[in-house]
Parts: sequence; structure tokens; C-alpha cells
Amino acid sequence: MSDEAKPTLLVIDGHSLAFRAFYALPVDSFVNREGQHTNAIHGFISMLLSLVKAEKPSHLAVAFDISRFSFRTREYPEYKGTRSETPVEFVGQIPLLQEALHAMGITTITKEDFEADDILATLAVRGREDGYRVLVVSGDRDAIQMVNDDVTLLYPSARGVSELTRYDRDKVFERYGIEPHQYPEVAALVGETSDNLIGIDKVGEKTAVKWITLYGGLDQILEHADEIKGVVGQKLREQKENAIRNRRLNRLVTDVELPVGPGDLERRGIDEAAVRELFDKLQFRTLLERVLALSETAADASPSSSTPAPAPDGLPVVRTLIDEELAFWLSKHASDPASPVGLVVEYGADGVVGLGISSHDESAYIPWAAGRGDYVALEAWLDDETPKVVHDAKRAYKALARVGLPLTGIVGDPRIAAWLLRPGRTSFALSDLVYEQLGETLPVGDPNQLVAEDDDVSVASEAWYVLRLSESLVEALDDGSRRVLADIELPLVRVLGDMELTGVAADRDTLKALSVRLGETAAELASKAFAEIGREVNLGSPKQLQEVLFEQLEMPKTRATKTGFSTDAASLADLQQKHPHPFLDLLLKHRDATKLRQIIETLEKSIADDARIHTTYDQTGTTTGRISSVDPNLQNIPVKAAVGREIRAAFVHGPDFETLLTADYSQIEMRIMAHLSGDEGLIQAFNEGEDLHRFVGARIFGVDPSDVSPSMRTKVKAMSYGLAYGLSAFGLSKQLRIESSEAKQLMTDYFARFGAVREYLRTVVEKARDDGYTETIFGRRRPFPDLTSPNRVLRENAERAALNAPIQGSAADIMKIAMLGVRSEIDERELGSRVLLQVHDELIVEVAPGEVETVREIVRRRMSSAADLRVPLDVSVGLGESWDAAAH
DNA sequence: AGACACACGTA
DNA sequence: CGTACGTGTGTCTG
Repeated sequence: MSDEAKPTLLVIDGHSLAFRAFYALPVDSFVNREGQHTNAIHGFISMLLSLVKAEKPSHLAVAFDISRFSFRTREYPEYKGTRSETPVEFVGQIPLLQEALHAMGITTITKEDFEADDILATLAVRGREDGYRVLVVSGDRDAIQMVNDDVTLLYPSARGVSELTRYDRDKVFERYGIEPHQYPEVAALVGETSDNLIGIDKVGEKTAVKWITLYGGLDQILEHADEIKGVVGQKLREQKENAIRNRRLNRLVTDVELPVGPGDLERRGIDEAAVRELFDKLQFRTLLERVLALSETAADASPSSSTPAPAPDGLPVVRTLIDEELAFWLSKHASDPASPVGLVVEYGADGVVGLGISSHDESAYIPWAAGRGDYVALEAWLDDETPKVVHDAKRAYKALARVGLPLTGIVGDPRIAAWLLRPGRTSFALSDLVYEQLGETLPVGDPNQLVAEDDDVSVASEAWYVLRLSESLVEALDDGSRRVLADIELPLVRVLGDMELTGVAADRDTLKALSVRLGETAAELASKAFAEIGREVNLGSPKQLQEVLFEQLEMPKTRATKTGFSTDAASLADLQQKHPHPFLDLLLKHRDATKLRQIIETLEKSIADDARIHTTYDQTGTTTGRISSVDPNLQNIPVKAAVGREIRAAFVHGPDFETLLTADYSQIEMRIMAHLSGDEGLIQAFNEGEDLHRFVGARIFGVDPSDVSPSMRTKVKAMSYGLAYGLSAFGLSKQLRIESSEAKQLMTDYFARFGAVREYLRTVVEKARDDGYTETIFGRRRPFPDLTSPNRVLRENAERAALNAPIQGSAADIMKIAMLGVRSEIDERELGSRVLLQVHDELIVEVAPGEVETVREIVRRRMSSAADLRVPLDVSVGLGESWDAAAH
């Protein structure tokens, strides 16, 4: 293929050319009405237009450095270290230039950890392979190494960017006397001041070229270093490491992984509206004419083959921000306390990859690489009061904390807002919420698309959606829910986040020993059980158990399930009464042992490297307002059985702490029921501070409190608790294994004494049916559409849930408020103790040395005063080495 | 591999 | 025919 017939690929080092342009044009002549300097943008675009006109490239791209940091600075921190601060007038010009290029339909490419020249070198190699004539525009002399028969370097002259010197093979040889690929070896010997690469003393270009010609290359020169005479030979031997290092650093990478290849860089049509708007803002009148003129000829020559998908109305163009630009953008556009910004953290396998930030009309992407030193402004911004809206703020808070970044000023979280609006929904994914709430489709990076939107764009654009979504959701909330969001849920994000990050210390040996012991017990029980039935079955399989029980042993059928008959513990206990068999008892004990062992093994697996277990609280995981706990669930650690308490004994305080403290609310739901119903009897029971069930039992059975028998107390207790769940007489009789007539009588007697409770429970459901929702004391709502369902099962289920929601929900609110109070006082008084776990009505605190009494008082006071009810909120506190020992 | 049912731990 | 959860196992399905 002749050169004439080959398509031309033009690739440009954006940053270096813009910088050249900046120094070539007078700064003060290019300032727009907003005070933004534009000389570099103007010079660059002017140069670009001339180039396009002259070279008529069919394919075109501009590469930018992401920052002054790259793999080279990691290897050699002094790399480019002599470069002075970016001039203040240059700041802000690169993002605007990128914006202009996008509007002009020109692809820009960046790659984390690489310099623009590496991108150019990669495209040059691939372009050559694919049959292109390649033109590389760069102001960096290292680019000379790319030159060959198909690749030409256009290098700006001393006079600026409008005159570019063409370096082809011949020109390189003419200028340096070597082949292009040898240039870096010369540079390695001589050194490169602008990159802060020191060469060999006394070796200049002439000497270096002479040696290269004589010995053939750098390696050969070093091999023959001993033969070189004089001071210069001496210097070479002394300083050869410099040359080796320089060569390593000035070698351009030619296999950078890029989202695009040469074929994807075909010139596209311009977005005329965007160009007009931006050029108007930049006040580029003549350039606008030139761009439009060129675009017409381009359109005639090659009709655009790919038109970018139209962006949704108002979606801002994304800028990638680094270094000074980052600080500039943050200070100029994002620190207004009155206008929140959306923030999206991009998560990679190793944590934070980047940040997307967006106001209503500007979006930016900030690449993040751990250990890089240019994030002072970002850190300050994350830690200031700039209002930030974050989807799944707790996750972002934790991810940022893990890389040492703060996050304060969280004023919105659409995930939580959507949950408050409709706590029963199943998905809280951003894309689903955007679709449902805004009626828009969240753009996704489509890897199949040629010039795919890269992650930068998606993350920054997501931030824009997060902001709008949050505003729309808050708008949809009622005042009460809004207060719950602002006063409870959002402040709680940090508290829960820190609890998760801290974790709870666990004693691996205790757990291990326990699981071994339970394993042995289970094995013994299994073999005994097999002996009883004369064969081996899988005791964990309900299906196989059904065969054994109902076919082989011909036991009476139990409660029906979807797939047969139940083998749960209650059914087995029933069977043991009706049809006693040793197998049943062995099976139950086996279940106990294996279940506990399973729990222990799960816990063991979840112990992290810091010897602590870090659960994750799901702040949107329940319909009532409670939080749930996952991975592992630390809210269902056994406590009732003796072995359960042994498990809790494995949760201990950390080495630098004095003790664990547990604090729990006594009968909080009953107290809330007393408050909400206003039942004088119940209120009196709590105010007298007597044993609640004894007091209630005395009233119901008409005896003295001292004469309430254990069996009476059990019945009363079951009924009291059951009431808050919508328990029926049938259910009560089932649970207490008493006649349903007795259960019925019990309930009648209860309501005769505590009539306001019945009245309350009835009106809660009635009101919920009218309103369509229930409400907690603090205004948290839960919708109940099924209360008017003609389907009886649905309706009655909804009735029981509606009965319970304000009670369970108010208890959840109170505990959350208490947690906020405890945390804020610990912060205020600068204590070292910290809350570790929350189990609905219980807090577990790790107490720092010397703080026992202080923390005990704080926790007790903050928990009891979290709400002002018509009954006291009783809190019991315990201390101990372990969770079990601290229980009471 | 993923969905479902069952069983069971907590408040 | 008592609310609210999460997890492990077995089983069936694709």
C-alpha cells in the first residue's frame, strides 16, 4: 500500500501541546467574561485546525496525562521533580479544552498510571500494524523513539505550536546522526533536564552518539566501559546506574491497555450546538467560524458513521480533574453550602478507584490512586461542610475511610430516602430508583460500544443522577419522614459505619474448641439415631426425615407444608407426646448440635485479620425501621441455650480495652404500647417499677402479686408479648399448649383490666386502613395497601403487621436516637470507648481503660432519655470480659 | 449456578 | 391462625 492510499491517524499529546500554546500566546489577551484564561485552549485548537486542514487525518485522538503521577514517579519519585508549579492562569484550561474537543467530536484518551506519550506510542504501534500512516504530535523529545517508516513526529518549534517540525527517519538521522529507536539511549547517557533525569557527567549529545555508533547500543557501551579512556570513561563507570535508570524510565510503553484502538478514532461530526455554546462562553469567534467551516468539509468528505447517543436533558459534560484543576474546581464550584453536590465513589477490587462529583450543571471525575500526594484539596473538601448527597452513604464512608479519606457533610442518601418512602421495596439499586422516581434510564457503560463511555463518564454522571434523585425523593416525603431522614438516619450513617469498621474482637480458640465438641456430639447422636431406625439417612434432609417418620415409623401426620409434613422442632415435640420414640429425641438434639456448630463455623470464617468480626448493618433492610445485620448476622447469635452463651463468651474486648459493656432496654415494646395506648393500668405497672408480668398477672387473676405462680406468669408474659404481634386466642393456646377456651378467657380477662390496650390496637388498624399507612412516634411511616384487600389472608396479615409496625418501629427509632446520643457524647468528651454492636434493644460497648463509670453513666442516661414517654425507659447495664459475662 | 423450601437463631 | 430479620442445608430446575 502506498503512503498516499493509507488512512492517516493523527494522535496528539494534549497536555504538552496545550502547555506549549500557553507559553506561546499572551496570557492577558485571552480572558473570557468570567475571568477564565483561555490562551492555551485557543492556541491548541488553532493548531489542531491547521493540522486537520493540512494533513486531512481520517482518524484522530488527543491523549492527556491524568496527573503528574505515573508508574514512573513510583519507580523514581524525583521524575519530573524539577517542574515548577502550574501557572495559575493555566489552571482550568485543560478541562475546558477537553470539553471543547468532545463537542468537536474528537476522542480524548486518558489512562491512569500512564503518561500521554505512552498512549501515543501504543496507538502508533497499533496504527502501523493496522496499516495507517501515523502522525504523532508531542512536545516531548522522548517521542522521537516512535518514529519509523510509517510514524512521523510533529514537534513544536521554539516559536510555538503553530510551527511544527516534521521528524521522519531521515530528519532524525540528519539531526542526531542515529536511528530513531536509538534516541532514548542517547538521552539516557546525556540526561534530560526537563524530566529531572541526570545523565553521565561530561557526556553530551556528541559523545553519546559517537559511542552508540561505535559500540552499537547502550548495553554494549556499558559492557565495554572499561575500554573508554579518560575522565569521561571514569565518569561513565561511576555513574552508569544513572544511564540504566534513565533508559528504563524513558522507554515508552507500547502496549497500554486502551478502551479504543485506531479503528475507533474515525473523525466524527461535531455537536454544533455544544460547540457554539462553549465557544461562545470562551469568546472564540474566529475559531468558531473555522471549526464550523472545517466540519462542513469533513461532513462532505466522510459522513459520520457513528452518532453518539443523545445525552438526557441537562446531563453535564464530564471533566476529569487532577492536580491544581481539582482544587480549583472544588473551590470554585462545589463548596457552596446552599447547593449540594452528588458524590459517587467508584469501587474497584482494591477499594476506591475514583470519585464522581456533580452539581446540577457540572460533573467531574477524580481518579484516585492510593499514596498519591495531590489530594490535599480533595481531602479538605470531603471533610468540610459542603453538602454532599451520596447513594449508599455508609458504603462510601467506609470505602473512603479505608483509604484514609474523610467524608462529612452527608445531607442526602437516595437509598435511605427511597426506603423511608417505601420501606417494603425490594431493590434500592440506583438504576432502579432513577427509573422509577425520575422516569429516566441511568446510562450504563456499554463495553460493546466502539467509543464506549468509560468509567469516568459513568461515575461522574451517576453523581448527577444521585443529586437529582435525592431531591426528587425528599420532595416526595412527608415532613415527618423528612425529619426522620435528617435527624436520625443520615447522622446514623457515620455511627454505623464506624461500628462496622471497628468490629468486635472474637476468640478463635474458644470457637474452635466449641465447634469440635459439638461436632463430636452430633456424630454420636447421629449414630445412635441411625441405630434406632436401622439405617443411615441424612438427618438434615426434611424429605428423608418424612420418609422415616411417617412411612417407616408410621407416626401420625404433622402440620402440612408445601412439600409434605413438617419436621420442625414444635412438630417433633408434638410427636414425642403422641407417639414417643427415642429417634425423635436424638433427632432434636442432633439438630441443636449441628445448628450451633454451623453458626460457630460461620463466625470463625468471618474473623478478619485484625482478629475481629466486622458485620455490615443494612440500614434499609427492614420494613419497620430496625436495622438488620449481615455477613455475618450478629443479631441472631444464640443466647437461650447453654451452648449459646458459650458462643457469646467468645466475643471479647480488644487488648487495649478494659471491658465490654452491654446495655439493654427492658420491655421497650410493652412500654411503647403503654405510652401509645395510654392505658392507665399498664402505665401504673411500669411506674411502680414492679415486675411487669407479676403485676399484670395479679390484675388478671385477681390475686396478690406475691401469689402469682410461675405458670401464671409464663401465660401472662406470652400474652403480653403476643399482643404486640396480633396474637389470636388460637395462637396463644397453641403456644402455651392450653385449651383454646382457656386462651380465650385469658385474653378476655386481660382486656377487661387493660381495656385501653384493646382500644389502641383496634384504632391503629382502623387508622392505618383510612390513612393507608402507620406512623411511629417520631413520624416514620410504613404503607399498608393490603388493609383493604378483598383477599382475607393478605388483609389479615397486613392487619397484624400494621398492629406491630408503630410499636417495633418506635422502639427502633428510640434505639437509633440513643445511639446518636451516646456517640455524640463520646466524641464531645473525647473518650476512647466505642459502641460495637446493636441488637435491636441492646448495645454492646467496648470500654477504654478508666472509662467504665463514665461510659456506664452516659449509655444509661442517653438510652433512658432518648424519648419522653408516659412511662420510664428502663435500661439495664452489665460489664464483663465477654458478651456473655457482660449480659445480665 | 440459581431459586425455592425448610428449619432455626435473634429481638 | 404472632411481628421483624439472615443464613445454612437440601432439593429441584435450568
